[in-house]
Amino acid sequence: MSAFDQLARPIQKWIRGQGWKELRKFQSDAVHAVMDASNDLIIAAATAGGKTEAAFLPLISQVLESDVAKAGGFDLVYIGPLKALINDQTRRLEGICDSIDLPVVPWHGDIPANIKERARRNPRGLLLITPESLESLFVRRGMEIQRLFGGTNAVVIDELHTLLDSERGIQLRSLLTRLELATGHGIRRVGLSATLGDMELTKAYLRPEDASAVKLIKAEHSGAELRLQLRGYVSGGDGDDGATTRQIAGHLFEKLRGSNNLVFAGNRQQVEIYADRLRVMSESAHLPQEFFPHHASLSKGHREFVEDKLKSGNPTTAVCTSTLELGIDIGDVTCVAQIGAPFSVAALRQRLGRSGRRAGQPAILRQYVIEAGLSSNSSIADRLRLGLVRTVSMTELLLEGWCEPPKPHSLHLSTLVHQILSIIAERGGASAQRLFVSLCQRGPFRTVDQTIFLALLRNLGSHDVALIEQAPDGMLLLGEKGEKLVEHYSFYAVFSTPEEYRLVCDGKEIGTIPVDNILVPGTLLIFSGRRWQVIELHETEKIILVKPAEAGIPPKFGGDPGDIHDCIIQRMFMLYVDDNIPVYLDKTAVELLTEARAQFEHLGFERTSVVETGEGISWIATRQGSVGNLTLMLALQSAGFKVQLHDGFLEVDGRKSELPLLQALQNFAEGEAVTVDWDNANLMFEKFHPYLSTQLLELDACSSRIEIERLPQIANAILANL
DNA sequence: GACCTGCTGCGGCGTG
Repeated sequence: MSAFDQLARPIQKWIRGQGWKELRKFQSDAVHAVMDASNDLIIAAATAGGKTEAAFLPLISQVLESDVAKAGGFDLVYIGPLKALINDQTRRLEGICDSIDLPVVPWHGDIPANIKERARRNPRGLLLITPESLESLFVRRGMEIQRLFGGTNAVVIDELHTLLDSERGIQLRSLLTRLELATGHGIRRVGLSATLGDMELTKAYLRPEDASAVKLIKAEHSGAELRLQLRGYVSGGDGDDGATTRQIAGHLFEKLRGSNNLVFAGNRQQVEIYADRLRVMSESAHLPQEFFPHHASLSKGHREFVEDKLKSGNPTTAVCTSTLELGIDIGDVTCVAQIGAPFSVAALRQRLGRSGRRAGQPAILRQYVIEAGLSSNSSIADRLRLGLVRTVSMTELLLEGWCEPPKPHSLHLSTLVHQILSIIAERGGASAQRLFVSLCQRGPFRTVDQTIFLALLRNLGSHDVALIEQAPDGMLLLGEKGEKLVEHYSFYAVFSTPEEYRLVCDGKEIGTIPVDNILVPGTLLIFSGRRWQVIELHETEKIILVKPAEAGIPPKFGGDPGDIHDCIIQRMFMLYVDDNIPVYLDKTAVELLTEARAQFEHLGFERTSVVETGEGISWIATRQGSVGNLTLMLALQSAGFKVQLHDGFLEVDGRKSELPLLQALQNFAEGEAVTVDWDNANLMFEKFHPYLSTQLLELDACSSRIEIERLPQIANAILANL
């Protein structure tokens, strides 16, 4: 039977109404997979490739044709990582469900309470919900889970790659297990994504206990043409990047004007700088404004204005951060520009997927890299052109179709604390045994063994922490502090957010900035693509009043250090000793790459991994990504060295250490125990870390950011190449 | 050396 014939009548009618001649190959495959068996599925296809329909046309058909007495509740559940995405998908699915008696219910923080209340009283049809809102249902309506989801056929997880091994992804996977435990039956899982690395690992993430049964449906490559350019720029080298910024802005202005584009500028401060330059250029040329900034600190109103403008058909370029990376509907984009080296190939691929979506149109990626002009006392980091070489490395990996796989070893203890509190709240109390089974044996925390789990429970129940307490019968209950935490609405999200000021002009909020910016009345600011002067500060309300001004500098937004995968660094080292010049480099980029290779050889890294670059100062070519590099750095610091991190290299100052560097490396290679100075290692980076003991924090860090057990291997590899 | 994501229940007030 053809895929079309397998679908329910109303769905066939909808397809004809759309004017589709036929289903795409992967959509037909998905229809067969859903209708013929009950396996979990991963549907991998390009952005806007019709994944939503591929999953929902057959799933809705099944709901319509099932004549089994329903257990009640929502028939299908869709999980989306963004409110905007849920709103988009609600509209699309309402189109399909228009003629059939199946409600489509969006459920997130912006949905009015009365709509949620009505859906809760009469749960049926399609529920579209965020992980956090689902969490809130478990915490506040624990006793109703069976009634709400007892008859649910499948859970569809959109943008699966963002909900994979992030803290948020672990939370969602825990909620899915808890859903199955509470309803007493398995619920089919369907993951949708355009950007997945290792498919076997991804399957194991979707269904840990039965990864081999997860079926993969992949769209063939669209075959769209890819146009690629990497432009190199050399700055003054004395810290004045103004001229280079103007050059890049000038090139963007010339090439992007008149069409729709996305410029990923790297961070919020750079977004403000480039948006300001481009606005000034438009104004002095007496041209209508086409360039607008877009990032998370800007007010919702301003962001929606830019998104609407992109959809409107008038030429618009958004200068943005990763806010415009995910699948919300912003219409067709001609070109994607990337300023500076990105942090992951996955993000680069996701960004590139934003352009060339219309048939016959090429995908266009323009990359801009700035390197410092060299002088006799330039640093090794500048000489090696690390930014340019990393960008080339990542572009090569992108072209080969590689992207970062999930990290399966992490313990995720912060999120485990959250889920322990959530289950206790859901059920009004839980035994240690039940928590361990739900979370560590059947749930996603499978790398947490019984010893660690008990240590964690004891820590949470200790006098200082007091999040939980034990009743005389052994049941674990929320302690006073735990209850307070769980009762507040800020509990539902597992990620933390910094404190911020709100910027207000004439009673209207224009956005937020972190509280660690030093601002006094009179300070001039660039923000939201405009210039402002601070009039008043209200410390307690965290409000800053501003008025328009003629000049200013952008605020600092801060951020976490990046996480670079080993494969990217290994490819960088291959590039240093290769002669091949990639065709997508412009003249300056070719010169910079050639220079980098000459310096690599001149410094001696072709022959040895350790080069002495000054009195007591050495550069080690570790050839490691951030995890390996950080591990070796902490070990060297514990031996009295001062260390600085670079991509694939460490800069080591041995003037204050007792041991010679090579002897220290030899000790590491022989497996000598290392006493890391954990107190100075800043181990609290997740929301529930403040409730963990130093020992548990160490364990958590060693499972994700550091790998102490790999130290001998890292040191040996360096010593083998001297 | 970075980015992003999310959020309930209820009390008080104004309006029809």
